[in-house]
Amino acid sequence: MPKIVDHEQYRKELLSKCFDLFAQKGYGSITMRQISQGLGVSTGTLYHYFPSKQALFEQLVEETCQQDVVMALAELEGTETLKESMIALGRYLAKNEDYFIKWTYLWIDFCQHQDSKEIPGNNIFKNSNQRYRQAVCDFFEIQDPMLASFILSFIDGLLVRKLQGDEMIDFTEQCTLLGEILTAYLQQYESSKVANY
Amino acid sequence: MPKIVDHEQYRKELLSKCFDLFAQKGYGSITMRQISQGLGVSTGTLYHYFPSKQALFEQLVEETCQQDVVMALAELEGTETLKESMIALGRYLAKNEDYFIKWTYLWIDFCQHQDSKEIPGNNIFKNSNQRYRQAVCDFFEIQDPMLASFILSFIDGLLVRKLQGDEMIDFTEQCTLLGEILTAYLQQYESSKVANY
Amino acid sequence: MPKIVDHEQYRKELLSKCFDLFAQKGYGSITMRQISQGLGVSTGTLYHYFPSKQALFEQLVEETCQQDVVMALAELEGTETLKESMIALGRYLAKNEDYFIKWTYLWIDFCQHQDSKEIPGNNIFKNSNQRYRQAVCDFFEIQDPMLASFILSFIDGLLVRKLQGDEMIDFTEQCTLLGEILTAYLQQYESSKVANY
Amino acid sequence: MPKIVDHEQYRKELLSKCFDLFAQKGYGSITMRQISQGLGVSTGTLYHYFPSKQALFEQLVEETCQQDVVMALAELEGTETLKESMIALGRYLAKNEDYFIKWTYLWIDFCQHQDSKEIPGNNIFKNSNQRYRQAVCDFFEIQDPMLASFILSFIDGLLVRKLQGDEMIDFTEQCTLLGEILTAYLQQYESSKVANY
DNA sequence: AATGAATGAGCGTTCATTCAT
DNA sequence: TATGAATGAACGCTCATTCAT
Repeated sequence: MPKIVDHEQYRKELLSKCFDLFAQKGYGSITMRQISQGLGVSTGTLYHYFPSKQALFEQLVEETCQQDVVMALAELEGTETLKESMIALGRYLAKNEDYFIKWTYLWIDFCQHQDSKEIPGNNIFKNSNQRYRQAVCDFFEIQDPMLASFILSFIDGLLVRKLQGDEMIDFTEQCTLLGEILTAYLQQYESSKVANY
Repeated sequence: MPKIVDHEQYRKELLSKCFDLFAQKGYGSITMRQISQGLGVSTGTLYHYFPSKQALFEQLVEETCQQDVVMALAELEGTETLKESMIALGRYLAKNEDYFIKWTYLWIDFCQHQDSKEIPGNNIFKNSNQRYRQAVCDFFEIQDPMLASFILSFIDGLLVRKLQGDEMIDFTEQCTLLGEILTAYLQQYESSKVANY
Repeated sequence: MPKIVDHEQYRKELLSKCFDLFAQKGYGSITMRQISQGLGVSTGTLYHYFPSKQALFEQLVEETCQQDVVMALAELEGTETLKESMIALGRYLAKNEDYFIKWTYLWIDFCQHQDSKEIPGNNIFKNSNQRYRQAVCDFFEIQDPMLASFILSFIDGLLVRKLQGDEMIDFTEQCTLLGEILTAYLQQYESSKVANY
Repeated sequence: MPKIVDHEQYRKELLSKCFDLFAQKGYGSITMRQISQGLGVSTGTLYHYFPSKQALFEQLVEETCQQDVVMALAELEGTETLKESMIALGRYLAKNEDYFIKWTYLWIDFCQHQDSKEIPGNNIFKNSNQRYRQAVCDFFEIQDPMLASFILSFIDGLLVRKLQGDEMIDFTEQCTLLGEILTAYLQQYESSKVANY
């Protein structure tokens, strides 16, 4: 086998150590020198594996997003009702609060260093958004994409408010509330459907 | 006698022209030189009126936040039910989509240039958050602070997802959905209360 | 009388408040704005009375130097022998240590903001140096200008070393030592003269 | 393999060219850009070798101080009596007058750009002061630290007065005088000791 | 493949001085 | 006489990227 295998493997190894480095200082604030040092390689080597800071981060997004979804679904499986699922989600968010806030922070930080017109066209972002949306649909057994957007927006909103220093946000509490609200809504929706027939 | 300039008035004049300048490039990316040029003054003059970039932005936050709430409440008044109010909010958000996304973008961008420990202690932010929360409570006639947090988070979440390039978000649609969901929830809550008596 | 009297008087009033302002931050570090604020006038007014920062300081040097000599001679009078005089000087330096160090600091700071070629040609400095030298000759009853230079250099040296952070310098101790040393020298000199005859 | 540059060696090379650059304008007045240009490198490169202007200067102090002491002792060796030593010192100072004045000038200039509380705690300064003091003790065969302080203060004083534009200072003359004075003092001291037995 | 020296435009901020009022 | 708004070049320092080795 050619060396390309080692090259790919080493790239992934480096990538896996990058999350914490980015998380410590943010996308915009950490320098390529600092990343190099954190990885124990030279800047030249870093550029050998990743053509730019932006590309490095985009690869990190893809990798992290995949792992996120897999791990979340693995840990959350086994709930039965929507309410239970939401409570489980709330606990999961609360448990990994630091991680998710950092991740949101990083993601937005990155967006703010791009031309805002280019963001919607970015395939990495499209893919990652799609993956998260699919995971929500699967886990909550929802078909309506609008409802999935609703839930995703709400989760992002919680994270952003916390990030902005709103100390009144409590993930478990808020997700439980979302569970109750959605359950009430869906029950009514169901019964109205029945009533119509 | 000094040059005939009302310091305070001129400061506010400059401030009012700053929003668009910040919005064009973001807090972190725009430079004080660019702001000066945009305002048609020298950097020295800019620093004569605002002691630092951070202070300039904080003053902008305060000013903008006040105006936001006043204008929104003025435009949205006259709705009767929660559903109607939410639909009105959705339309209002959609109509001023660009503005609100930029505002969210700016706010977060600024947060990311601060020490994250200092954000919750920042009085400007505390005040502004409190003002928005109060406006939500007033407009939707809500007393439960958890529910206010729920709505605020959801709105922020919509804006953030849009900001991150999620093209499936439609403000009117999502707010209408929120109206229906909340109405269903509150009705059930009311009837359960009645049932208890 | 014309207004020129008030002008002169006001100038001296301002000048008298300047020493502390300069001493607080140094010649190079304090700004004309800060001086204005400290004096309670506008920068424009300050420039009305003093054509430049340099000129302001030079006038301060002249004024301060005169007062210094008068006050020192007044306080130190009444000693009889050289030894006594030196001990008195040491005490006087130690008592006003902060003041003298600041004054030395200011003087050198100013020199360092001038072209070094222009310093020896500066009349203010020539005059002030001459005044200090004369005071030394008067107080210690010395005629030899070389000896006056010796004493002045030594005093300046003590102040500079202290300024540079040498903590082993003790003004009283060192001046007492200088008194003993000079007495020994002058006695020997006297006796050698006698011996020659 | 990196570019063939011995980091340490090149750093010292750059450092050795820095003295004259600093001496030309003073610590506070010369800019890092000017230093870069004088060295023939970019500002980025300069910062690659020295983390800050202050650090650059401190390294220069250390290097220069070491060389100073070694060279002075080498050139001055071979004197027998204190008088001879002082005359030799005076000649040495006069010969290198410009250099020593600049060096004193630089040192003080640097002190004035530091927080005055931090100067005594600065290890570079402590070490350098200690080195000079030791050299004085060694060369003049003095044990009494007070006497070493006396001589150091006097030398510094000569340099400062010259720096301040006092044209009556003559290094050779003054050092010769110091030699005579100290000899007289020490002889008297010796004879008084003898008298006590 | 791997290194790290080198670049230079650009950052936020400062300040002695000027001048219209 | 007195004001203080206005200037703009220059400060120390940063950092994504390049490239000779």
